[in-house]
Amino acid sequence: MSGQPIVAVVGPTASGKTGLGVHLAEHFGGEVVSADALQVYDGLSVCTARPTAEEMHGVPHHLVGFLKVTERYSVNDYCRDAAAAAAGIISRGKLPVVVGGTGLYVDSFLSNTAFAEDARSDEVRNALKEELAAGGIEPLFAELTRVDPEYAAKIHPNNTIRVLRALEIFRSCGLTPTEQAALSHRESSPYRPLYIGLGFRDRAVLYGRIDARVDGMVANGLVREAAAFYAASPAETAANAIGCKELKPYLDGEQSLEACVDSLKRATRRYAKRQLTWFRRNGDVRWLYVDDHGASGDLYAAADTLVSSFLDGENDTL
RNA sequence: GGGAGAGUUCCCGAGCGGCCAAAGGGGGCAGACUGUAAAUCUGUUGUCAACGACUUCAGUGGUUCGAAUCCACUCUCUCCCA
Repeated sequence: MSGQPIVAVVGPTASGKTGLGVHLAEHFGGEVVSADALQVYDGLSVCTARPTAEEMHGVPHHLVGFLKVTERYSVNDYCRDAAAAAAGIISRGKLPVVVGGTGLYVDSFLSNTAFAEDARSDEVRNALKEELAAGGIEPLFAELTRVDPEYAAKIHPNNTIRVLRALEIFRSCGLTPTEQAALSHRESSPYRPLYIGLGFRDRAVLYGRIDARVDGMVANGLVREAAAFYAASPAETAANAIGCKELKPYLDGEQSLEACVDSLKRATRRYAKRQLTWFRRNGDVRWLYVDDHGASGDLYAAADTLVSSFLDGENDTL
């Protein structure tokens, strides 16, 4: 039990992470570090449900809306930026509160994953794409099996993105994905995290909140935001934003707004489900069930209890 | 009132005598996950005491060794002429 205490609020979209994160930061003297792959972008405030100044209650928020949509971003960038943000917060004597739904980002940061700097290459990636277009996935998967049988056994040949990425790592830095993964955890994490997960006993309750949130986004100018987004020719990472992609057919005059909003709700529900799958497998998450708590004050009180005893435990070890 | 056609599993939609619990897609559910991760991929999806059994393809009744598939009537819907 050592390391910097950090509180991480995780859970599916529309579960109330933002509100809880701000509350904990206020209550325990903290600052929020967002862990959200799309909230990093400026110009996506509606579709990413970025906290408004009002919702922030004056609590500083880091890694939110600081990047142009034309810029590419990745876990590697996130780990670097989050570490810097956390260091700043700690130096101010405050508690970092990581709030976000991007499981890969949260876990990679908190476990101090180190990514090799030279394992990314547009040149190699483009070459791989050309090979894929010319010969299909089979020869590429065969190559991966030759180079790194252990990793190849873990991924499905249909998962083109992963196959290409694995070969990209190998061709650009000479390390196999298995080797690179081993190297990434040579240094233990400087953090001691408390994971608080927001869950729902009744999935329908979550889905109801998602539908309501999407309707609210549309009322708050989502269509205008999406139009401006596409006009700015976004980078491929930003273009993944749920809320813009689904509105594209409407913007292009191919589908009714109503049909697009339906598919947007569906996409959001599916995303929430994947988030749950991710966080559920993390045995360290202390789950608080939103539908167990009638009034939200009750939920916040339960979270306060968790954080208090977590921080007390820290003092005991000092 | 006359004519043409359609009703399939949660939805759309194939099937047109046996190889059909029924293609395919969607949705749901479960899962994977180290650089696109709000992405990408996998499995599963009638019921059960479940390597077998049982109930399904609008309803009822037939034909047949055997029907979602053929026949008759009934109900519902779409379209065309009135």
